[in-house]
Amino acid sequence: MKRNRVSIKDISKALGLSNTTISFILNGKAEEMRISAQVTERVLAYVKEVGYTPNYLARGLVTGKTNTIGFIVENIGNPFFSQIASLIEEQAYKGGYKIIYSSTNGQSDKALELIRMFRDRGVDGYIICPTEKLEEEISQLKEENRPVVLFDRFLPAIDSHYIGIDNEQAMYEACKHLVERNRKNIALITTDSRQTQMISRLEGYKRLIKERKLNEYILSIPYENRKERLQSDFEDFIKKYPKLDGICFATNYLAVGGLEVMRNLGLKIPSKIAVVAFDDNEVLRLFQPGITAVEQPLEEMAKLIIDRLLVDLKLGKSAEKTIHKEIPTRLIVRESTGN
Amino acid sequence: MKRNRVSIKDISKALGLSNTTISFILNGKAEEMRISAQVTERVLAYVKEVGYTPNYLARGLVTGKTNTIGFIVENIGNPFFSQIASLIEEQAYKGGYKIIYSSTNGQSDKALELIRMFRDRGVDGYIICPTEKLEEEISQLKEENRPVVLFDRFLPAIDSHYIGIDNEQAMYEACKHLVERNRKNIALITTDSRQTQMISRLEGYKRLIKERKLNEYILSIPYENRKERLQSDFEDFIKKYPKLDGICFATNYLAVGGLEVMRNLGLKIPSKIAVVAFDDNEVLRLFQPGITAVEQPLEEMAKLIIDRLLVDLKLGKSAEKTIHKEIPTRLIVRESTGN
DNA sequence: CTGAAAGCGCTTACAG
DNA sequence: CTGAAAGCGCTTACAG
Repeated sequence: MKRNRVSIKDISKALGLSNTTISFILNGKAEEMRISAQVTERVLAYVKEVGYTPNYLARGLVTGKTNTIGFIVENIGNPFFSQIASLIEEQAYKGGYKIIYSSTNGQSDKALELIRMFRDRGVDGYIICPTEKLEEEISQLKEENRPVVLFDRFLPAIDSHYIGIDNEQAMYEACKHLVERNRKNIALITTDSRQTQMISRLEGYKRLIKERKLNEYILSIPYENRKERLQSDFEDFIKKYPKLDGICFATNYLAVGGLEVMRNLGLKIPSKIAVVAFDDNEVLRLFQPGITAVEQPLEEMAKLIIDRLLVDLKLGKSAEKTIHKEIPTRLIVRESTGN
Repeated sequence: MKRNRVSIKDISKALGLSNTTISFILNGKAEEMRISAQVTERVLAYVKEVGYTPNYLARGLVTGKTNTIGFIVENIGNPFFSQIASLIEEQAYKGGYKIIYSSTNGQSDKALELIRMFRDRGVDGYIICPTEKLEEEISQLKEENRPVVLFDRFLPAIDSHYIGIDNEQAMYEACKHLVERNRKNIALITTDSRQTQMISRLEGYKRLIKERKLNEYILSIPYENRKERLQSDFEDFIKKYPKLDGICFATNYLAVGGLEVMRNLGLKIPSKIAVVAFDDNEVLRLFQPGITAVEQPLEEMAKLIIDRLLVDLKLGKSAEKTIHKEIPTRLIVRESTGN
């Protein structure tokens, strides 16, 4: 299987040099080690000729580095995650790193298992969209000086790097936009999750409602069976509150499912109910009418995440000061909020 | 960094046994090697106590196995790829394998680089959505007995496993559906790509057109600058052929972009032009009117891909007989093709 | 300027 | 039933 692969030993034997010399040259330490230009040249030429490539496993065993980043998302099938994955991959690639990814589907036990698996495989750093109950494991990573960046949501109990958006403000502005479009009875459709990003969005909604002295209408859909529950619970909710004239969906799949329900009910958007969604995507853009949405700056997030991780990776450990960055979002106004 | 990790050596020392014994027990070979139940128990208990986990790098170096599968897609940000990725990951996970993925963005040089990088990292098998010019590299993998499964498209010049859909028939039926809805002037919007799946779709279209003695209208959009080109070229195309009453989009992003253009032009679907898209997704389902689409059986594909790969992985090489499987698709009829 | 040697953490013939 | 030893392919003090 790998017998045909050339190793450093083969090269040193063929050229009558030592492994050390070959290794130094291969790692660009020729000058530093003051190896003669001729030798260097001869080795490089031979390496090229036989098409040698290093065995990263062996290198990793010695150096403890694999140039791999473990990337843990909730579900790679969700467009938010797949798009940011695509951008992160691109950025990581530029920095010489590869990505191993896996999805937790929101389950803590799966997440825990993944972190451990990644560790056993010697990934150099972690990008994690955390589930609940990961505090201990992530603290441990930090203690072991393994760089970690959380994104999308964070764990309040522990001090670690976090890149996300300003969820509270984003939702506040989304709802404010509805008020400005003369909506008085604004509902928030959210999940029952205790994740920080969802809580912040809820708070943004509440702040606006309180500030404007409006009535609060909140529907919380359990993550389990979310598809069916969204159908039934949301329909009941709408029927229960016929006065509703504005709706904010707190995350992408709620908007997609909710819009379908609204269409089936024959609710006119925006004349009867104005709609704002969180997390822009093609569905919202092409929906008729186009749906006003909070856009997350994916590219910027991806860049910040990788930059932060690369710095720590170079340091060989997490920076003393953890960063906690909440990027502002942009509200893309479309027809669903009238004019 | 890893000093604090327990190794087999630590265990054998602590327990007064040899590395061999520990290794055998850890690898479930205790019975086979007739190691006493007491010793086994003692070791297992200790391993649990200290929380030992094996170093996969070291294991990989010796065994040549890493339990990792390299997954090469065109672009993980494309919903087709992200969804199948999600399913493949799930299936692979069940079989004890992890996925490393990366995107080629359709570039052969990137694809080549990725395959080599994966090889250097010792992945056990490959799932590849190939670009052009990969024949040599993939043949080489096969020679080295590294299992490979191609998907979505294949390379006619080489004999390797392939899982895909029956593109020719799928497109034939999509167009036939338009004919049955009394459309006479049916266009195909496709890409200039020479990829097998696109060629087959083109052939399916041509077969139908020929069979029904209709006029051929084909617009081919270059992959480069596809967004802009779709806008301009498609608009010109529609204006040039005012008689068009049916359109087939040959792949997902063409449909999404094309529908937007059609909307901006105020073209009525389906009264003026009926539309069929290839590769179903939420955008098509929620578009107004709902867009009739060819659905790819993603779950089935994912399962076939992984099953095939796991068999070969167990064999330690590609099976003698390569399989070339084209799964039938399903046409989901919605309002965009009238009734 | 270059090399001999130890060691990363594991597996596996071989030996008893 | 269990162990000593070699080896996977690399890096890196240490020595000269």
